[in-house]
Amino acid sequence: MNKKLTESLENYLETIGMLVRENKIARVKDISKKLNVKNSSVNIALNVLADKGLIVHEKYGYVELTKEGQKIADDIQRKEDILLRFFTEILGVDKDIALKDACRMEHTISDETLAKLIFFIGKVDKEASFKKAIQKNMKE
Amino acid sequence: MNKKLTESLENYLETIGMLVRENKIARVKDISKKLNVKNSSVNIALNVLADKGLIVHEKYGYVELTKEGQKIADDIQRKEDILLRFFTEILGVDKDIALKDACRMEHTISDETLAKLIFFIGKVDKEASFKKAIQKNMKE
DNA sequence: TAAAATTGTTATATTAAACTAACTTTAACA
DNA sequence: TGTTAAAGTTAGTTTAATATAACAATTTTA
Repeated sequence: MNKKLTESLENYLETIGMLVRENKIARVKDISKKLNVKNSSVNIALNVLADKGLIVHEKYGYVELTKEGQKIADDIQRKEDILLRFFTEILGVDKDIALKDACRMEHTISDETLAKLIFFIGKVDKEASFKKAIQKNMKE
Repeated sequence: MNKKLTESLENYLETIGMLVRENKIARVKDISKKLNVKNSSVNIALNVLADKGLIVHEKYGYVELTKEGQKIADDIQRKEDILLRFFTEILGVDKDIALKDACRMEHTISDETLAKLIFFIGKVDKEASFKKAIQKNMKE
């Protein structure tokens, strides 16, 4: 039924999700600005996403996520968040670089690896001694 | 001078590097088999890589990496190795899945994040107490 | 509220990466 | 050593993602 989306389409969905969260609405212009592409490119992508039942887009109107589209957008956002936290909080990578990496890797990390990463971060949060061991060893 | 390669071209270079390491030589057929593409696709990619000065390929002959091509191939292989080690040794991800993830992420990880990951793994290797903390917390 | 500016759409082109099909070269071997 | 099989190449097609340019709709504002 739902074949895997391309990285590009995932990015469109994620961006629409972000815009709706931030501004309540998402317009073609907002999407093109966020993704650094032209309106015409956005339009084509929106048609594809609409065909797949992941968004609703009335001509000249706002863009909305369907329930299924929202689920995918949330899923990608969650992957980005986990990767970002790992890079910044555990590895100590600079925020901007970490975000760029997360934004690319969020499309390729497997569910299994993601689950392990979540487990890892969760442990660091919960176990003070573990957190300390990381802080001690990762400093400088 | 050397613009960033596409993921596809990086994969061709990496594969050629692997084949030369394993078999001394790399042929079109070997490459197409490893990458699950057709010979014709390999040929096109080889022409592009040759144009960029990253390989040498005489018609109907073997494929060889130039010094520059070898450097890039090694670089990608190194990224894969680090990611694979992190996924398997630290996170405890299944080998096959870890390898698939590494093979995709090796094209997107930044030098900065890679460096931090190398530092992290190095510390785990060197510091017995750190290694123990991870083993203890990541078990089950 | 009409003209101008902005936003959105459509048609068409380009680039990258793959494919199939047809053809050529090289290698194997009978 | 001449056929056949395997490997390699070329030409042309497809798909995805972008772009530009021309046009249409909507919004702003004088």
